[in-house]
Amino acid sequence: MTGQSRLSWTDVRDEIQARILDRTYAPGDKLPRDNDLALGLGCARTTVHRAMQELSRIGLVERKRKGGTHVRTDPVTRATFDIPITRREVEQRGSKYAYQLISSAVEPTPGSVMARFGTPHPAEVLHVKALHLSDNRPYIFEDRWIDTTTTPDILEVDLACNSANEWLVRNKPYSKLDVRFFAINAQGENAEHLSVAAGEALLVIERTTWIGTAPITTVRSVTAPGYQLSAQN
Amino acid sequence: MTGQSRLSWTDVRDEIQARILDRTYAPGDKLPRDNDLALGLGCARTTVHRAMQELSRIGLVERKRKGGTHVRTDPVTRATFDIPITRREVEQRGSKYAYQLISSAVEPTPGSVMARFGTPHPAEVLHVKALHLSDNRPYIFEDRWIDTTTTPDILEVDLACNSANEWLVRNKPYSKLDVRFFAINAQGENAEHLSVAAGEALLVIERTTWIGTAPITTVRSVTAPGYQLSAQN
DNA sequence: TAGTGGTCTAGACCACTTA
DNA sequence: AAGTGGTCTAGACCACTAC
Repeated sequence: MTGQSRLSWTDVRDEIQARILDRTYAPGDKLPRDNDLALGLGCARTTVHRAMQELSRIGLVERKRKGGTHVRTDPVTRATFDIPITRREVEQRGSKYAYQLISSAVEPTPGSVMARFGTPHPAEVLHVKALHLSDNRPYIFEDRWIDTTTTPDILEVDLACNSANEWLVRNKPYSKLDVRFFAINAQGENAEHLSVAAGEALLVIERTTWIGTAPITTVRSVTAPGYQLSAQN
Repeated sequence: MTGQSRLSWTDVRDEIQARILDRTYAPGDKLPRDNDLALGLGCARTTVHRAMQELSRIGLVERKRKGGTHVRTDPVTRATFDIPITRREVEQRGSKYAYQLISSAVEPTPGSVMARFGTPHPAEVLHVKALHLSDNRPYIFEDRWIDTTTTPDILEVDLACNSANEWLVRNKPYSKLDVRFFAINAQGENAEHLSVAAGEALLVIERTTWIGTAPITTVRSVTAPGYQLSAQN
């Protein structure tokens, strides 16, 4: 931003991306070798490499040793979503956040949860249902299962005051994550807790986390009508 | 994989991530300086830096000049979704893909589309409706608007044979993307084309792309019941 | 087997930011 | 003002793979 004399790798990334966008390098084309690009741009090969690494990660180009770098012909649309802690999400919009524990009980693991965890072994799990509110209106109904083998501490937590969501996020880092989005029709407890008519279309976010191969928690967050998830890249 | 003697930056990344997961470095903790870590691990500072850059990108740590590196206390759940070309998605599942053009016409830009594009200027747009099928069953109903100022070539394309989706992906790289997910109740043409009962909950993927600030296309993809989007990290 | 990307190192200097 | 991350460079060697 201050008129550097040297090119940073982000500059190089942007320059090459620009050339791809304006078709200087068209889809399928082979790009010059890193070395030649570096020469042409007046920087070190390392710098070009770092830029290329990024373009490759994004999916714009494909790199192969000896094969060189090619502009991808069928770029996938890749979008990164941040799923924040619900309290934050609400508060950042300037709304008032509230949380209600609905139920909490240790139960044997149902088959559906075992399937999500991907473990054949039934374990003791804590089943927690809770409601997140925004400006006193139902916002997200959360149906969560927590593996008490992996996370025995959760049994000591007063879930009436602390959302399991937040406690886990702060205390149980995970190494593997699975996220799914889909739509369901409101019915039964979903409709009841979210105070919507049965049949209403609701977006569901289902998340499961593991540490190593050991399951931590799986949660189904049923959002209020109108809820959107968005990402900008 | 071949028992290198030297540490690669991915090794360093994994090592530090492991330390964070096992609480050697707990949330909120300050990590050693890059230099010290490098010394301890027996590699160059550059290598540690590259690893840290990645952990920072993922959202596991936060770095500040002079402030040092800290383990984030409230990690966001971050998931990257690849939204493939529909044909690919279907074929990769081993199903038969088919495509039907429903309508295609140049129309003045409706307000809703201008809002999505974020442009105050009405432009000429091509309005395309199409249906993607998987094993002869409706899969995705796509309602698309293409800016003919940015993309005049689209008018020459035979959309009865080629899906606008694919043509655009192959021929119109974008520099900016907006993606939204939400749920709607099937009704009207959505219900009709997808052959579902009115009221059924459907997942909608809405995508808008720009090149620079110029809009290219915006598309609302209404998916068949049961459709899921998933990501694993 | 030669060419190309992948990575490391060591040293240097810059830029931000907090103490 | 000093400390810490951010980045560049130049050179070296490695590893994969297309030719």
